[in-house]
Amino acid sequence: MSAAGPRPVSIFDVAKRAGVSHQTVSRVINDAPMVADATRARVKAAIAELGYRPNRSARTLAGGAVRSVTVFTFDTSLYGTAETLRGIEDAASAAGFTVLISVLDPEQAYTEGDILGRLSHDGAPAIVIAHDETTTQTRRILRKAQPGAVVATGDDQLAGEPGAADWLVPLDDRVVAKRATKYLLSMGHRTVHYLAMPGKARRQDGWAEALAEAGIEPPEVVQSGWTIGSAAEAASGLVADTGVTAIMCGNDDLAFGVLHAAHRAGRSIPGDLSVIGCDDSPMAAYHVPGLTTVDLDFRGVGRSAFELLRHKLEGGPEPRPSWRSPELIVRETSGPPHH
Amino acid sequence: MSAAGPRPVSIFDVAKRAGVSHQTVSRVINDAPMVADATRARVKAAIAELGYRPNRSARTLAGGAVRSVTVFTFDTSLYGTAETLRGIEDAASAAGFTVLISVLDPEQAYTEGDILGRLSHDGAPAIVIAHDETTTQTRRILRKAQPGAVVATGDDQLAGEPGAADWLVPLDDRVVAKRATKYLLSMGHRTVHYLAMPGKARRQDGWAEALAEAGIEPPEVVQSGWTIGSAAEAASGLVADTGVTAIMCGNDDLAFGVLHAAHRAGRSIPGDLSVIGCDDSPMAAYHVPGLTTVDLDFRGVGRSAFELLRHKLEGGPEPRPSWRSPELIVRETSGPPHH
DNA sequence: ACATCAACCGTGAGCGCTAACATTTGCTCG
DNA sequence: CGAGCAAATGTTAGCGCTCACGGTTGATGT
Repeated sequence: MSAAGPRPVSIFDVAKRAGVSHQTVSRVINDAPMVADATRARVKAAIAELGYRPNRSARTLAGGAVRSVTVFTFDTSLYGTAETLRGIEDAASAAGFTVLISVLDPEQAYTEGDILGRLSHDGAPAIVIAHDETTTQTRRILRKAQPGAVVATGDDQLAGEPGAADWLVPLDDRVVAKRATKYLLSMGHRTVHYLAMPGKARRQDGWAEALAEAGIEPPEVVQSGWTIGSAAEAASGLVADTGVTAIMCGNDDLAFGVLHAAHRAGRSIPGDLSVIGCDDSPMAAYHVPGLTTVDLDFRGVGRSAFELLRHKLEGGPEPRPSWRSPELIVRETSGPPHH
Repeated sequence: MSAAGPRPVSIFDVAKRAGVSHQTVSRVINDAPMVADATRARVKAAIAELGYRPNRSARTLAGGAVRSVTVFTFDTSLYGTAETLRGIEDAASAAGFTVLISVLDPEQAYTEGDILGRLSHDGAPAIVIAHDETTTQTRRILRKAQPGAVVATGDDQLAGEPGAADWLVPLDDRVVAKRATKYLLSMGHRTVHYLAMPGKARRQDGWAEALAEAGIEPPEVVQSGWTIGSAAEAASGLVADTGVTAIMCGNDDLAFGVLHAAHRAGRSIPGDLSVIGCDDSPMAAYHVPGLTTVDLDFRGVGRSAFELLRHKLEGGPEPRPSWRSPELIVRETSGPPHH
């Protein structure tokens, strides 16, 4: 149907060429023991001469070890998800795994069939990058259907999901946002406003918690879209209000939008207004003024997620967590309030 | 090996349940004709009751129509590639295709075997996002091995690659950079410096061409890495030199780095120095000052690449190109030179 | 009434590979 | 020197699906 040319070389062609059975070839390409060195060499030579490459579909169909991961995410171009994906890729390709991606639309409600149907086959290994409702729901569906072959990044926001340590690589958004908010409060701000990304996210909870612990009634949350532009627009009211002295944003992009709006409104940063982001995207350090934000090691999280998945699949030693913990990075968009 | 539980439901289970042969079920799930409406309904009911989902590996192995694309790219977190990937995804998932990604290391030289071995099977459809040497080489390998199942984005830089229209979705980096450089020249700059991304890219050629046509000897190109930070560092000499009045950058990120360096060096933008980027990434419009750049419709290119691939695979009407053409967007980082 | 022909549906084979088992070979040891 | 055993290799049966056929029906034409 697609490529022309003669039928591609199969395991049998190699076997004939090397004068062995196809099973011996199979053993060689799978690095199985019980093959004499001489035979192994002969088979490898035949493979090289013929340019043989195993067919992955046949392999998975025949029930061999699975060598692919499906990654579920909701937007590959956001900094956080892109970096996590990148971490997964790095680890996966080093381990000889293929990465498949399945992009979910955050606006849409998916049924169990929708999600499972995106897998290449029943029980296919998957990683869910979960930071919003759609992906969290996806994670729940997958874990229910095939608990042994799913891990996720995100935080443990759901009661009734026991033993999370076995399958979750946590990046606790709630704690991160809480810490950032507390920092702002410690600078002397009376309150901190919050610019939220779409969907009910955990960061918002952390912000609210920090205020609650300080005995402050949380001001109304301002909703933004995912883009810088939508943030600039959404924050136009906030920046016009001289009573507002500190804004915490769902992520760095939103913070850049706020900064832009503040600039247009003629407010000085951080004299009139402190702005704080989240993610420490590459731009944060090079923006003028430098954006105060929280460094999140998404790439490390992605890598760890893959390692954990592989551990569940193939056993072996328990991988220990290896991502940097979140760290508040104070730059130039935050400071004590003006008085 | 992975999921526990009973063996997943197969086409035979559905067949038995619906009281038909497995082949009839196959016809139904493939929307083939020659099935009575009543039968079709019965089969669909059985599918729903049993929660049957076809096994993709078995499908491709059995030689059915291929329903996946492998995307080759060299960095999923750069704006241009991320957006192109996004466009491919959008189109692919709308068409029921699975997207696989294969990330290439630009530092590494790949053999034919390396590249072909990343395909799920011989002749698997692929899209190459080619903007550097590694990916261009990958494109060449794939096109040679399986011309009927490969399309690429990038520009037609290689002589001896005939009939490019059949498989290339071009985004002519050379022309884009040339236009931007000419604009800078038209503002009165004596010359334009160039800050380059790693690898020999076409944008640099366009810049050189514009200067050549104006009879200007191109100044030495300054090399940068991919990150904003590396650009800031690489440009430190350039921004310190008051003789430099205009810098064209390989992409927006590099431009942000230059802007940062210029700010630190105390040069005013665009009074002392004009800076121009390329890509129109989301930040460009919201940076202060707004970055002059070229809008490139990567997402549209990705979408078109998929449509073209699908056309090659399944025939049907020739898809017509549907991406916006590049457009220079003048904002606040460019202007006439000071004197 | 009989051939004709569509429309519909079923049967068998095989895609390329691996798991499980069967078989052969080369040794060691009593 | 043959039992006994391990290492090395071969044989068989599928994985779940699609392709290429072959068969069965019922309506149609003459």
